[in-house]
Amino acid sequence: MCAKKILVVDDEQPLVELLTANLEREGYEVISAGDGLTAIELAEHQKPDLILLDWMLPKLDGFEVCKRLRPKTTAPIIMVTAKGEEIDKILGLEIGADDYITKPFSPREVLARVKAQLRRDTYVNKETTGTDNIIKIGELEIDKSAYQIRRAGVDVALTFREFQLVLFLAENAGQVFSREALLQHVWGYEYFGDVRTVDVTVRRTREKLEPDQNNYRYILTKRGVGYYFDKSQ
Amino acid sequence: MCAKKILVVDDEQPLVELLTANLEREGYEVISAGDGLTAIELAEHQKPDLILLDWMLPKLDGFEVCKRLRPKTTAPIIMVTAKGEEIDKILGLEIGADDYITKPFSPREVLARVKAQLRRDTYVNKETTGTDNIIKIGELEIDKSAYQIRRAGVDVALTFREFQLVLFLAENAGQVFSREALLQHVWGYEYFGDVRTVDVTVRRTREKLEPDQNNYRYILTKRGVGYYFDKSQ
DNA sequence: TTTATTTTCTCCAAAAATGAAACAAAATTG
DNA sequence: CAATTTTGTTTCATTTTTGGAGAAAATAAA
Repeated sequence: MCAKKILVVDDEQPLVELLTANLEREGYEVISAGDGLTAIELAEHQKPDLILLDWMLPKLDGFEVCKRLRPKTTAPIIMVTAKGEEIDKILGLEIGADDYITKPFSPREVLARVKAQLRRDTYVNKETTGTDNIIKIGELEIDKSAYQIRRAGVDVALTFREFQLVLFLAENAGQVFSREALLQHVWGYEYFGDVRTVDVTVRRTREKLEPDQNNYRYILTKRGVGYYFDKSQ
Repeated sequence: MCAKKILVVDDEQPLVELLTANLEREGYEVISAGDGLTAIELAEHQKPDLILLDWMLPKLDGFEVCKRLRPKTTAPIIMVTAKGEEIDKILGLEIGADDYITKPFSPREVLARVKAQLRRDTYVNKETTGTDNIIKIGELEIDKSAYQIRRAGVDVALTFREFQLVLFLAENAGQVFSREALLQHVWGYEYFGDVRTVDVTVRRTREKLEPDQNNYRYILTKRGVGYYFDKSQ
């Protein structure tokens, strides 16, 4: 899993520190800005996954910052406000914040809301499986919504990573991928590991997937390059 | 479950965009119209599952659009109005809108109401069809109107959440859902809590529902992904 | 055939996911 | 408003998966 980056915008230094400490303790990467202009700049260049934005800011207030940010980023914005401020406006259409928290707040509450917003973000990706949920290649069926592969109608028990590997290769059948490329696509962009990991996962997958261990049909090796899924299957 | 289609009718382009973005982020399919006539046309041909309709519109105002739409579609209509407009008329018989939202509103609020209406929609449909109120899967009977589950004819005493969980999974049997997705669908849009809550509820449900605690039949785990209802039941 | 390179295999340790249980908070009911 | 039930959180234990290192095997080249 990758560390989500959170931009904290507030002019009160102690508050920023408190939030930073709490967020970092939960494994988030935190960047911060003390005023609106810096916030916009940071948001553009650092591309945070979520923005915690104070309402009262020097130079450019939260309202303005939010309005300018909205067209530039899809990251959820949580406004931090004092009680009594016009909450309906904050969440209103003009601004487009995703949520708000009123001061004083507990760190736990902030964390809960941050988590919930980030969750919502990832949620869509996992489920928009759409119509075409089963890929068929020869006698292989890859069911994307059941995370299940069948060969000749029989379930093949793969782990999550193994499944992802087969899915990726099968969706790009015929194309050879280097180990580095597979690490990128199957493991994720910020994965720093040994390329040998790919070999091991390929072997384990073959063990479960291939009917004939001496004559592989699905995941083939392109010596000196990498692996690919046999298109003719 | 296919993506619900929502028709957004408003003449302010930025507003439409904001709503579209938010709705799509929740997995809905969005179509839009900028005036009343287009709205009616779209509603007829695209058959949306829900209509978000602004009060002030060029060519044909929301009042008229709603009145003409009502006989043609059973989709819930949510009126978008400025504060101070005659709300009782909007919901009244003459127009027949199902709900209303006053400007300015938060995206969250809109999503909440959309969701609520769609939920009621499916509920009403399932009820008016009468017969189909009991889902049978193997020796399991899920009685949606009695909020009651029977296994082999014997009542299983589940709490509301547990019931909702089983119902949702059973209605989408075979499809694996991440904990995040389950929080969204079973707990609701504004739930701020830990994903592990799902684990605990699953465990409690299994305790009551499953006949064999060492060999689950209904709610199964897909390691690394989430939970699903066994299709073969 | 021999050598060098690449791939595969095996084992072990680390990390992650899940399950279970205990506890706390919140909601419901009488 | 007190008691009960439901729901959510946290912690700990267990299981499963994953990653890494090096030996063995296979392949290509000399």
